[in-house]
Amino acid sequence: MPRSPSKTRPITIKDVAQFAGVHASTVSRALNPATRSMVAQDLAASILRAAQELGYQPDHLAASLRTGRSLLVGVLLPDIANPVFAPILSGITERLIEDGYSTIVADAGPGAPSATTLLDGLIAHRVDGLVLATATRDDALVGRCLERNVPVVLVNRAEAQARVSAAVSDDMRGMQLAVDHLVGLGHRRIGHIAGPPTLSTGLLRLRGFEAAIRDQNTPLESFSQSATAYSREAGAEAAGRLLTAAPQITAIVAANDLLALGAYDALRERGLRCPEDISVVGHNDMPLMDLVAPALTSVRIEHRAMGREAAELLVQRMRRADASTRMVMLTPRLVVRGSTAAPRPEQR
Amino acid sequence: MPRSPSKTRPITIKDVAQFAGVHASTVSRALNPATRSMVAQDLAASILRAAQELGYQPDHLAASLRTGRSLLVGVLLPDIANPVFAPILSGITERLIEDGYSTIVADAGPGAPSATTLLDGLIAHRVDGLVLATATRDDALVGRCLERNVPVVLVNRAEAQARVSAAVSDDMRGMQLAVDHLVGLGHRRIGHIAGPPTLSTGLLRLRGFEAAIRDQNTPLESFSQSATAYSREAGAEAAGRLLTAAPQITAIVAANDLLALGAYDALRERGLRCPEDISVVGHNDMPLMDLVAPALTSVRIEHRAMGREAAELLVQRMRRADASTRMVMLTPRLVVRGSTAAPRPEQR
DNA sequence: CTGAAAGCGCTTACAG
DNA sequence: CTGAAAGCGCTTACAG
Repeated sequence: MPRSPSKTRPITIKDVAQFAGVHASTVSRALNPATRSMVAQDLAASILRAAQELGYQPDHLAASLRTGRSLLVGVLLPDIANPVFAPILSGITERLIEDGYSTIVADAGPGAPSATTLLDGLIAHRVDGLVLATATRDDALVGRCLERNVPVVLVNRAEAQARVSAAVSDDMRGMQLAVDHLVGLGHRRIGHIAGPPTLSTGLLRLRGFEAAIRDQNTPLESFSQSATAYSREAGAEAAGRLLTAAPQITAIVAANDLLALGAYDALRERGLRCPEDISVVGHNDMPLMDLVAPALTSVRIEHRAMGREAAELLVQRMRRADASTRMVMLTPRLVVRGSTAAPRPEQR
Repeated sequence: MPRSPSKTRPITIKDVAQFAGVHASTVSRALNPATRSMVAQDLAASILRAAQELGYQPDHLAASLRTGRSLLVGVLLPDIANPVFAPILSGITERLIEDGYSTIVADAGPGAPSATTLLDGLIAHRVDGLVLATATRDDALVGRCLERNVPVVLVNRAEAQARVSAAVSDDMRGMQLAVDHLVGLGHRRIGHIAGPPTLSTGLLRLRGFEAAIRDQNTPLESFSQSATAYSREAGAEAAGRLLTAAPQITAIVAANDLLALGAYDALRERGLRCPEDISVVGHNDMPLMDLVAPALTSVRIEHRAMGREAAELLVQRMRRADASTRMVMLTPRLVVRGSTAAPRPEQR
C-alpha cells in the first residue's frame, strides 16, 4: 500500500479538501450522509473517493466539541464479575451501535473508585447519555445526572421515585412463579433469602414472596432472612441464618442465583441434600445454571432483551428531551430443573 | 443547593475565570495538578474554590482536541458473553483508571458489526490505546492499528508474529499440568478437544498437549479433534467426534472450560459417566466451575491479573512510543476437582 | 507569575 | 450548490 498515510499526522478534512480541490466545509457536507444532498452528486462522489484514497478517518472528538454530541454513552455496572451483567451490557451495546453510539463501561465493583467518581468521569467525557445498572431505591446518582441535565435510564434495578425511565424484570411476578411452583409440589413451609432491601430487586422480590404466600388458598408458613449482598458468600451466610431460625422449612426461594448457590453451600455444610431435604429456587437463570448440581430451578429473566430495552429508552430520551418517562417491565418465566421436588411425606 | 448551575449551559473555564477575576489560561493552569505550581498558591486556591462554587466540570473532549490525548482506551472483546472476559475486563479497567483512562468496550460477539468496523469506531473516538482480546494468530487488526500508529496490546490471545506486547497464559505449560495429572492417575489413552487453530490458545494448547504426551516416560495413545469455536455446543460436537474416532480413550483434556462443559453434554448423551468412564479436564477455571456436576478439574488462569498486565503494558507503550515489545506469560496452575479420577481397572 | 492569542478538527449559520 | 468565517472548550508556547 504505497498510499499509506504518513505515520505521524492523521489525515484531516482539510487534507481531503485540498486533495479534492474544494473547501473543507464542502468535504464535511459530502462526508456526512445527513448533509450529503447539499453537495452536487458528482462532487460528493469525488470527495468520497478522495477521502478513501487518503485513508481519511473522521475525528469524533472534534465533531463532538462542535456539535455538543459525543456519540458516547456511559454504562455504570455494580460489578462486572456478576455474570448477569454481561448479557445486559451486550444488549445495551447492540442497540446503541445501531444509532452510532459507542459505550464507555465503568465498573463500580470491588476495588473500584466510588460510583460518584466514576459517574463524574463519564460526564467529563461528555457522554450523551447514561445507563445505570447500579441504582439503589434511593439513588443519589440519578439526581446528579438530572442536575447536570444528562439523559439517564436505569436497567435491572429501579429507584423508588420513578424520576427516569427504567427497564426491569417484573420482580413480584417472578416470585409468584417461584412460590406457586413450590406450593404446587406440596411445600407448605417456605423460606426466602432476600436481597439487600436498598435495591429494588431485593425489596420487590421480598414483597413478591410475601404477596405470593398470602395469595395461596392453602395456609403457609413463611420465613425470610436478608443477605447483605448479591454474592454466593452472602447467600451461604443468610441461608445459614434461615435454617437456624426455621429448621422446619422444606424449600428456599432465593432472590437471585448467586444467593441460591450460596444456599447450596450452606446445605452441603449442614449435610442437607437438595432437593431431597430442601428445594431451592433461584432468580435470573444465569448462564450455566443448568449445569450446577443439582441443576437450578430459576426464574428466567431475558437480560439481553432488558439491556436492549434500556438502550431503546435512552435513545428515545436522547432524541427528545421531553420523551415520556416509562418503566418497561419484562415478564419472567420459571425454568424448572432438578433443585426442586416434592417434600418427603414425613416432612409434610 | 441554590448555587446549582443553570441547567442549560454547562459551566466552562471562562465562567470560572470571570468569577475568580483572572484569565482563562490561569484557571486552566490552576485546575491541572501538573501545572498548578505555575500559579501563585493563594490565587490557585481561590480559583479552586471558584470552580467548586460554580460546580465546574472539566470537558475532556475539548482538552483532548487540544492535547491530542483522549484519556480513552478501547477494548475489543470477541464475546462479552463468555465469562472469562469479565475478569479480564475488570483487571484492565482497574489498572487503567489508576492513570486516568476510561475504557470504551466494543463487543465483537454474535450479531455485532465486524471487528474491523468496531476498531475503526474506536479509532474515530481517538482512543489513546487499544487492548485486543480478539487476536487471531494472523491478525489484520494489529496491522491496522500499527498503520494508524495507535498503541495496541493483546490479551489472552497472542498473534504469531510478536509485533506488539501481549499478556497471555502459558498455554503449553497449562496442558502439561493437565496431562501430567491424568497420567499420574493412570490414564494412558487421552483425547484432546482443541480450540480453533487460528487462535493462539487453540494452537498452543494443542502443541502443549502433544508435547506433554511425548514427554511422558510411559508410552501413551493420544487423539485430538478441533472444535470450531470456544462454545459449549462446539465442544459437544467435537467431543462426539472424538469419542467416535477413539472410543478407547479414558480421559479428555479440553482446550477450555466451555468445551469441557460441551464434553459433559456429549458424555451424558452417550450414557457415559464422568469421571467413572471418562475423566475431563478444562482450561481457564471460569467462575462456577466448582459447582457444575461433576466439579470440573481445570487449569486455572488468573484472568484479572492478566487484564492488569495487559493494561500495564499498554500504559507503558502509551507513555513511551519506543517502549520495548514484551510478552508477559502468566503461569497457570491446576485445580483438581471431581471430574478426574483414576481409570477403572478394566479400562487400563 | 499572569495574560493574550493561536489552534486542535470539526460543523454550521451566513453569504453569495 | 459552494466558500469563508466563526466557534465549540480547552491548553500552551509566547510575551511581558
